[in-house]
Amino acid sequence: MKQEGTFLSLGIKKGTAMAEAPECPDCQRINEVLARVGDRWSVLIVISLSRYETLRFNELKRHLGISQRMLSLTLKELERDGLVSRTYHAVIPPKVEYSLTELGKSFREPVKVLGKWALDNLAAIDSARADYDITNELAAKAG
Amino acid sequence: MKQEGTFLSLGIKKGTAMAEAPECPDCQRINEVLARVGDRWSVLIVISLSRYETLRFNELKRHLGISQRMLSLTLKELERDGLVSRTYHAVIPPKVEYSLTELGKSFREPVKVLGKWALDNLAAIDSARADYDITNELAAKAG
DNA sequence: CTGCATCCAGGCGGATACTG
DNA sequence: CAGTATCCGCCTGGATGCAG
Repeated sequence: MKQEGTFLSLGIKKGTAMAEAPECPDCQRINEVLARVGDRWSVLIVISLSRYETLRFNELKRHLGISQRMLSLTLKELERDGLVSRTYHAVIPPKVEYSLTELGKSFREPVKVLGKWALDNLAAIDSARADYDITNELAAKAG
Repeated sequence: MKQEGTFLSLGIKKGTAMAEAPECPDCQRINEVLARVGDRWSVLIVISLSRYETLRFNELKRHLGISQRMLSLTLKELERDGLVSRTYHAVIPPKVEYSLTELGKSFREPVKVLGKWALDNLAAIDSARADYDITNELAAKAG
């Protein structure tokens, strides 16, 4: 895989708000912030657009393996949030192009950092999981 | 709010796998990777532990406003993934302490970068939303 | 081609009650 | 205190059908 385009996929549940008054006000802020651009498909779309500059609806769809429904919903959200710009060409058949705004482009950097960590540490996590699972299975048998 | 402790909250849906063969193999990787440590509560817990070093079960619970259920589930996952270490003290009443492993600590940096972006651009996103919504409402009235 | 509307399964996540 | 188990609502997200 290419390392130039490193990325990640976050994804906050937009529907679930935090409890009203946790002792960690910062955490509320964090949730609020990333509820905007932190869902699964948003990040993937930004990634794709950052690599291809401009993509049409079905190009994105094929590229990501996303359903029309989620693509449509997510693109609308991204456009609303000012990360993606939508250009409609009144031709037949219709042609709509999506690309990143400046705000959207600025999002690539943090995404890359987090993606790099994720990729770098995937093996460690897998290893830790394997150990944990083995220990657990043994404990289950012994118990 | 404090800017020293900047953070974020990602959150991948663990249950939903991507389509089998999208044209973007990287994206599959990304999903796989962050499905491990990218969910909503995991990040919040890592953030809390990074600031307090060690926290007990109910301390985390109060701090984050998280339910016992999700805290229990998420901590177990984080321990399994090697990000969090659990120390059980056989006293009465029971006492369990959670803290970050080295792997967990390494996760703080990317989290901080993404959190910083989120905080820096929250205003811009809000602004874009407001514009979008106003335009939409006007269009609806005009339509 | 580019969507929107609907239906439906599955998972997230809170509330509650109960155990050690 | 530190969990586990159960119930249940809500949202995500795919599949399908239809419209412009």
